[in-house]
Amino acid sequence: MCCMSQRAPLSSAGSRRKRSKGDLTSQAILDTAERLLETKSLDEIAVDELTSGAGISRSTFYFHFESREAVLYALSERVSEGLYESAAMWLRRGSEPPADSIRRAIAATVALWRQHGPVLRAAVRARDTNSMMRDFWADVAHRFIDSTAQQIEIERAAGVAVPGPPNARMLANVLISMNESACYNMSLGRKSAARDRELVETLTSVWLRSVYGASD
Amino acid sequence: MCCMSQRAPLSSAGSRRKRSKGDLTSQAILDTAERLLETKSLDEIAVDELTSGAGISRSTFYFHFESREAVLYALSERVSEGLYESAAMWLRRGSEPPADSIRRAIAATVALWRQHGPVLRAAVRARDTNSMMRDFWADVAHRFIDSTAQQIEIERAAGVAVPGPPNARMLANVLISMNESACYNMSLGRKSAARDRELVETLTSVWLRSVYGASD
DNA sequence: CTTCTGAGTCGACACGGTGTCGATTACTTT
DNA sequence: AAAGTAATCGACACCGTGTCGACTCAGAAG
Repeated sequence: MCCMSQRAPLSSAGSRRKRSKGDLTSQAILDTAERLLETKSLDEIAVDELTSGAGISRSTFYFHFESREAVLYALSERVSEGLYESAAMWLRRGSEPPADSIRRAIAATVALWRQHGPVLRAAVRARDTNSMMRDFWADVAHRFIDSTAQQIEIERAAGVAVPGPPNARMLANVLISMNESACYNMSLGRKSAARDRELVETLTSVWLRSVYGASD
Repeated sequence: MCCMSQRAPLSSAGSRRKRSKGDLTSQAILDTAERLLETKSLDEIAVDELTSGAGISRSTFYFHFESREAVLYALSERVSEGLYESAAMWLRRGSEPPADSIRRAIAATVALWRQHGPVLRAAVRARDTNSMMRDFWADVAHRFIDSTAQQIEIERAAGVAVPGPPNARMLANVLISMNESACYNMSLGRKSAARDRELVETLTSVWLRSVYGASD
């Protein structure tokens, strides 16, 4: 039912030694996948493209991963930690003004999408055909929306944010959706620091006006 | 290069008579496709599912359509007109307050996604693997963003909307992205009039606060 | 009424990708 | 050096695609 990369750890950090050849080829498959995702979608990538890139035969692939999707799952996990970090930036802000912490969090998200756009795009796309990826994103979204909604309610209770409606949870939901789809689209275009900065400013502005009612 | 449903008209309105059998089967394929999209994604649908649903053999499919994607394109065109209508609602508002025209436009969009969610979702998904669909959406997005940005600038010039930054075009872009992805997600869930209404209110609120700075 | 034409249909085929299995080889461990 | 487990491979059966040439059949032309 559940299934993940089936070869549980494949840790790079952690255990000393025991770089047991298998880990090396798993790693090679992952690297090849990440490289290929820069030019093709996941289901345009054939298994033998993954394995020939790693110097092994096609059938050996199935020793390391259950499916193409399992590879994507493993790649996504490498990246998702970064997502959580950037999300945490808004929360637990000190006496810093909201504008700064929100801008920092959004800038971090945009940067992450710039860096791992292909993987994140593939992960998003796989969400509605693959149950493993659906669960993965459901978990990510749950944490994001929960903590954002909670933060909105705190700010409202403190009289800093404008009160509802809209309901805090749904507001959090649409704002996070907005960020995701804006980042998705951004990562499709050619890299441009100026446009990225403008995107960060635009998203920040929408967040500030929607939650606090002010443009800082 | 370009290619569409290859059998150009397949019009239902227009020509009297000449319901030339071929049009009937094309239509049957389209109907079957729309029905199947309610439960599967486009590339999970095999050609013989489409044709057996229409009572013909698999190979006959290729007489009527060039590919599965061409079927989706034909389906999308049936729906896109509705999109344009709802977009036009904000523009050319009379003396009506912005809150009302924006709410009406968003409500129409949400309703359209409720009605044709499966097709629209498939069309969105096909966007980044199929060039025909990419061009189709590029055209839709272009019209939407252009006219929205233009409207924002008009309202700013009139002193009704808060001035930039953010740049009107990019603001339009992220707001429209937000609407699309919110509708996409909404159409995945079970139909609920209450939730739909709440979504409309939330999106409207974000638009109003982002563009006009007020919740009306 | 026949004949011709082309729109519409079909079965057969070659191709390419998937996933599995049993056999084989390469490392470790004692 | 022997034993066992980790990793690899080729072969195979399966499934979906797209193409091709042959067939059918309705309606226009004679």
